[in-house]
Amino acid sequence: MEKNKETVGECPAEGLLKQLSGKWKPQIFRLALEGPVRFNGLIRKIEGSNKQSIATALRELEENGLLEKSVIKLKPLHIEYSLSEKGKSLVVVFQQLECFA
Amino acid sequence: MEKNKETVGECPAEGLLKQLSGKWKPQIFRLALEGPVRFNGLIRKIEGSNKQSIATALRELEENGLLEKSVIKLKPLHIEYSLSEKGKSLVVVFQQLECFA
DNA sequence: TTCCATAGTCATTTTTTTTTGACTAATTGA
DNA sequence: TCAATTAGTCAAAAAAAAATGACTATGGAA
Repeated sequence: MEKNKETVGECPAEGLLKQLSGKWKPQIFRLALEGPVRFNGLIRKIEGSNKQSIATALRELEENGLLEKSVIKLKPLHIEYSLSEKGKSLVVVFQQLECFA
Repeated sequence: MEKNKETVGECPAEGLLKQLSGKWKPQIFRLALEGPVRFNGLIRKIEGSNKQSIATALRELEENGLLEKSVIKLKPLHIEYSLSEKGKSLVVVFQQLECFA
């Protein structure tokens, strides 16, 4: 009789889980649910955080298409990160995660 | 005018995200959805994995109450890890994660 | 013009996570 | 009895993630 040598391929949830995991990403994502977020604002709001980590998290969230970066050319001239369409579609999932926590 | 010095407390989703993150946990959890899993079986099925990592992941999943460990005292005498009630309640969340992936 | 805020980068260090390899110990099958 | 399977542990090494401190560069406000 043949041995069953099946190995498991990918786990679809894994990628998404990875995109939201890391020490600061969940908090950043959650703040982004309430509206556009900014670099220095995040550093102030998220206690214990630091520039480098927030910068890395923002870059990765943007690379993964969860956040969109935009330069606001008005008044005080700054940069905003807001939920992309993909990001918005994750809101329900994120809220469910909160419910079951 | 007072400065707004609010910092953000906890993110409820964060803990749950942490419980499911790590290199091997999503795959283990996914296999556990299909039925009880076993230590050596996981090592065989999950390519690239190793004893220590699987042992650690199983221990943490158990500590977090997602899996339940039980000694099966029959036939070949072995240990099984199966979804706990908490684990089962997460199935919907996990499936949603897969849908949006 | 000087100072503060914004939004970062870069190199290095520290901490955490993951991997490797050696070892244990009971059970089971031939 | 010998060998394989099951289910791990332990210490150490390697790799990845996160933190620190110095630095850059622009825009406003006083």
